[in-house]
Amino acid sequence: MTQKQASARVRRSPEEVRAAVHQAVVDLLSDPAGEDLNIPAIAQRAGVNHTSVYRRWGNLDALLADTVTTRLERDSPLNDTGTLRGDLLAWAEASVASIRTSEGRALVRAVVLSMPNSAQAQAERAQQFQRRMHSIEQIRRRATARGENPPPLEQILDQLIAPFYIRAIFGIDPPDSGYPELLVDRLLGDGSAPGASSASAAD
Amino acid sequence: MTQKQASARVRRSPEEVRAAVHQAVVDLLSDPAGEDLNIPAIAQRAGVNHTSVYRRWGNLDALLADTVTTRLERDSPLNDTGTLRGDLLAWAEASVASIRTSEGRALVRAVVLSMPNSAQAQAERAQQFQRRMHSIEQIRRRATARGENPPPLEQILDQLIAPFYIRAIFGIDPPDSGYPELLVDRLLGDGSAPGASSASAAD
DNA sequence: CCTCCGAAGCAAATATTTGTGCTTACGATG
DNA sequence: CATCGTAAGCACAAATATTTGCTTCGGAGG
Repeated sequence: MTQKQASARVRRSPEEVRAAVHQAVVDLLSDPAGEDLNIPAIAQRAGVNHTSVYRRWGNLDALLADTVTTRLERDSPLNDTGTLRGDLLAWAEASVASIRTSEGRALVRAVVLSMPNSAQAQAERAQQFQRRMHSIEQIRRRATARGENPPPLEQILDQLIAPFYIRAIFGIDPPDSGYPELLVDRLLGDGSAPGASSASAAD
Repeated sequence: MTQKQASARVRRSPEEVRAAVHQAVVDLLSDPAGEDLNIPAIAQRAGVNHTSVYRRWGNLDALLADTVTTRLERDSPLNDTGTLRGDLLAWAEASVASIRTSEGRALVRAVVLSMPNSAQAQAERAQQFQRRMHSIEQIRRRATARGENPPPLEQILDQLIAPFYIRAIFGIDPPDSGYPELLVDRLLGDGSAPGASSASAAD
């Protein structure tokens, strides 16, 4: 005994490794200790050999992007509430709840951190960002199908998504109560949407 | 000769070094090539020995924070236009113009990148962020002194600053024309401020 | 049950980043 | 004009991150 303990080397399946590494990324990002994020640290926390991480993802940006994509897809359940306001409210409430957790904020931070500087990649990222907002677009589409007149995507970006992101990034807590309603209210009551009653659709 | 060429070693003054390093940070951040930002690269680009950078700033976060603070202070001229709307519009126009340049976007990115993950530092950063918004607070104060009723800071954050930041971060270009007016219009016309005529102050 | 392929683990080499001791230039002060 | 403190530059050392060659496990297909 004491010689090799070959049995101690437990090898995990690719899926397990992937999940463990993703979790380690989120853990480290949301760790209050605030060490800087790098591949050896991630691998160690995941209990995975660092070479496995290098070989699979290549660099930190790719790993972050993969983590973010996977998690966000996993955590975006689309409820159809029957009205535009209800859908937006559900979205806003889920988002606000998310950024109240350190893990949720970490994910948003990871989105930003994984964005490279290059002009070309920046353009690609802008597209990816739009793609990531497909839940919002679906809400708009459903509303249009119902005869409602949803605000344009850019307005939703400015009035609903932007406040959510900036608070996540800078760690500014949203107001305690009524914040989702406030944002949705502003969005619908102000500009191009006939907020009050949903019936006055154009024909 | 040919032995040492001691004369080739030009030493620059601390001020020059500081400026050169700051410029190198911004250059690298906005470089379309998109290499990753680190101290050796910055030092090389600035034509400065990397030890000078390590000794003066210690780490990348501190350097980024210093660069951002210096540049933002340098580039925030406060015009007093005489009205709340005018002041906000001037601020928004300057900001939008800024994020149309790659250097301006780089600065915003640097703000985010220099933010450490730790919970404690996160709280500090939130404060620093507020401090950095003192130009907005001054605008509010002047408006109050005039008898105008400016929106609360949080609302300005959500409706004016957040859209500006998110577009800078994700590289989403603002609409070609009228964007500053649009944002200010929404901000003043909608919520707690009696937008149309400035006279109906509470007493 | 055997063989083969893909991926994880290990160890060691390489590259890169970070830190240190010392020297030297510049400017301030007397 | 001499001297003294500060900060930049250089060379080298230490720490850390990245890459590579090889071995070994586990599952898929025969």
